[in-house]
Amino acid sequence: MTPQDNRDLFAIADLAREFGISTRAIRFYEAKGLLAPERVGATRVFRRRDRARLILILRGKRLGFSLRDISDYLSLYDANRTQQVSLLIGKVDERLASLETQLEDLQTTISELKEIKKLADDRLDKAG
DNA sequence: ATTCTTACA
DNA sequence: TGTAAGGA
Repeated sequence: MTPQDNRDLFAIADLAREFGISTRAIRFYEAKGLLAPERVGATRVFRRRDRARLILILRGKRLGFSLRDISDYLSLYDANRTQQVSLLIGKVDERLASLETQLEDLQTTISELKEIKKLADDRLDKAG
C-alpha cells in the first residue's frame, strides 16, 4: 500500500503459501528454535531475516539434514561466520559419506535383484 | 476468517 | 507434522 512499506513483513500464512508448507510446520520450526519471529500480541510477525532462515531450513531439509543439524548451523548465523563454515563443511562431509554408503547399499541390492531376476527368467525359459 | 496453544497420533 | 479442540 504505502510506497516503501511492509514488503519485509510476513504473516505465517504468507510464508506457508510461498513455500508450500503448512503453518504447523513453521510453528514447529519455531518450537525447535530454528525460527524466532517477532510477536505483535500473540501473533507471529516474520521479517526478511526470518524468511531467509526459513529458506535455509527448507534447503537443509531437502538435502537430508536433520532439524538439529540445521539448528546448529543457524545458531552461528550471527556471530561465528568462520565457525559456521567449518560446521557446514563437517556436516556436508558427513552427509556425503552417508549418501555414498546408501548408494553402495542400493547398488548391492540392485545387483542381487537383477541376479534373482536372471535366474528366475532362466527357469521360465526352460519350463515354459 | 485467521491465528494461537495444547495434546495426541 | 496432521488434526482436533477451545479461545481471542
